[in-house]
Amino acid sequence: MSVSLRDVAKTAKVSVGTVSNVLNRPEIVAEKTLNRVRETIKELGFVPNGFARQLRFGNSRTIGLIVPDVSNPFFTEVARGVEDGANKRDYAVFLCNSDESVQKEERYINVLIEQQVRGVLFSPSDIKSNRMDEMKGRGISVTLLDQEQKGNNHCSVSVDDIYGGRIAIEYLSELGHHNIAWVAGPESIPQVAERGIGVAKAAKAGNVKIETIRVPLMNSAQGEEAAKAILALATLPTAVFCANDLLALGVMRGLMAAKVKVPDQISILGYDDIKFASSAAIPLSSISQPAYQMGVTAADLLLSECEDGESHQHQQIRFQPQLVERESTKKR
Amino acid sequence: MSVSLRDVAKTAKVSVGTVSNVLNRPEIVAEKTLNRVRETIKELGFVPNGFARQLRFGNSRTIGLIVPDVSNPFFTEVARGVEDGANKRDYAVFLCNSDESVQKEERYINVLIEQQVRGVLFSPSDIKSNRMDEMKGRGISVTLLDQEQKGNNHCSVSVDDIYGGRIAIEYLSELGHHNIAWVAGPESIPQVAERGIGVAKAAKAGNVKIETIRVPLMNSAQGEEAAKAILALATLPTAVFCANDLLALGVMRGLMAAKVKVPDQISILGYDDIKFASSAAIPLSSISQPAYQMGVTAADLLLSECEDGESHQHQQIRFQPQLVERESTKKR
DNA sequence: CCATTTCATTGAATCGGTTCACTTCCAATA
DNA sequence: TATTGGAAGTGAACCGATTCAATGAAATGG
Repeated sequence: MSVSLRDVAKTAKVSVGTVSNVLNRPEIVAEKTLNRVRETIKELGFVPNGFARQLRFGNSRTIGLIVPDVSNPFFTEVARGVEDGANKRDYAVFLCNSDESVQKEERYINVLIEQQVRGVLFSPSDIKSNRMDEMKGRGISVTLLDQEQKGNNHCSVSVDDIYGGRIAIEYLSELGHHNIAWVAGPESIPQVAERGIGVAKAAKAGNVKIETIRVPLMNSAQGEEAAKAILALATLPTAVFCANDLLALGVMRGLMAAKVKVPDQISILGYDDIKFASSAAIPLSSISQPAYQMGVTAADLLLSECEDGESHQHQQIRFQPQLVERESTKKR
Repeated sequence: MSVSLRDVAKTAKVSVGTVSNVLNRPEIVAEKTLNRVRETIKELGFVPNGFARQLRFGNSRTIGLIVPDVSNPFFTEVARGVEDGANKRDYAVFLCNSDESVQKEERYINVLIEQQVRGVLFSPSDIKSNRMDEMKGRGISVTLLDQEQKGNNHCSVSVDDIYGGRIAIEYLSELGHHNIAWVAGPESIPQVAERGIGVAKAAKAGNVKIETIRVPLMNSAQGEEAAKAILALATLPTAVFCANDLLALGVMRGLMAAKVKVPDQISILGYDDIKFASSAAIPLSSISQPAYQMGVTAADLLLSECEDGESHQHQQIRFQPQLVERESTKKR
């Protein structure tokens, strides 16, 4: 069915080695032979079989990207960054969506090992360092994404969420808010926990009173629930800081439904700065993470590791989140 | 470095053929041997090398998915569907983001050919049937996504956008709206053009007056521009139908900023029913496309084609969009 | 004119999983 | 006891590109 290197060799009356050389080291082949072989290749429409090459080399030009949820705009942006970063170096990306299920995660890791990817960018829903070390042992480099690596076995690209929580409260405090509701997701999510630490720190330093409202999931429906909880508080806060933008959008809707004026009566601040933050009813102020840039950086880091080999030094890169001021926050 | 089938064979003191049989036809292996080999596999952490198998078979267990924009929630949902559909049959998916650039599209097609994917799901920004036929010639099946295939060379999965446009206007008309603004994207996008045809048809049948407002891009910023244009109309329409939800969200914001009450003064209807439609300031009514289901179906169709071979009959599947009523539309 | 170097080309071995013709072995039947 | 049958297991050959030691041929030098 498909034309093999051997067919080309036979037709051009040279050895298989020569054809291979024409493809990979044309400078060592005599010009006359070179032209003849090249013509034959074109004539027969020969395209080298990637498997055979990769079987020989033991590795491919693909990487895997495992994220907990592609439908979260934050990860979509990260994925775009990874893709562009990988493309620049001529690598292709397998995008795997773990849906926060450890089982799916496991399955994908197996697929990626089977596909002999060169490396994996991993944003684990649960820290499974055993699988990570296993991949390492199989010669597959791993870079942690959106989670800092404590040891020094892998590279990592993450965001300083403690800092993010801190600047959020500092900003609101500067606007004159001293009674703030903190709508937090599950403590088990490391990012949430860190943001909480930043919140607590800044609150202590700035003499701000924090009322924590914890919700089990970080979507907008839970945000509406949180709004009810806020309205039921003994003293109404003048500002709300949410663990992500989806929550913030829900809170906004909940408060507006209860005729609370945003931001006049209550300011709302989100986290992630997703695309839709700016197209909310009241454009949402948010703590922005450089999602795209993180993706590019992670791909770069991973592929450097793949290509440097032994000499590679693991790096932990932390990005600083940034405040993006829109219309949902206001001076008191 | 990595454990091969031969290593397993040696450790378990059986032949390579037996190990292969344990993996692929366990029913012909004696139970005692089966258990021993399986234990050894687990012990050594053996994972078969996909290349070698694929080299032998001549094809892989991967498919490609080329979409114009992963950050569009519609395509994200489609991608999830494709992923799940492919996983069910034990295939992995290469997700490629063409960013509506023909050049990137070409590059990705080359990568997919080199990776010897089994098939490709393609949502082209421009109809490039030559590349599609080329893939076909190389033994790679192609299924068109979100675009109907006119000939009968490939399968396709799409949505009846004419119908979608029609039911949108019919619904608004039933609510008592007879003066409607139609906020359309570029006519060059086939989906937009078809929705427009449906709009025109329904308008004629229902004696509805349509004011078309055309914008160059389909995002929320352009929606705000459209809102200005609507407010500048000689007679204010009582409803607005937008070519997608991002536009609708922008229009909503623009109108609300101008103190227009939604839906009391003007109803707004979107298209796509993206996740964020329900978390808008006023939850957005929208024409819903079964994005996830489309993805699953497309994957199924493609993989049937791959596995049936000669006997395969090309199919053109059209989904019917559906109205989702929320709070942004109201009886007049 | 022979020795040595340079340059071009060759083809068998290799990567690892699958296949299949072949061998063993044991029990059942004649 | 001899024959047959079937189940279980074996291992060389294969897929196709790459590599490298070996070979051959031409060019250079003494």
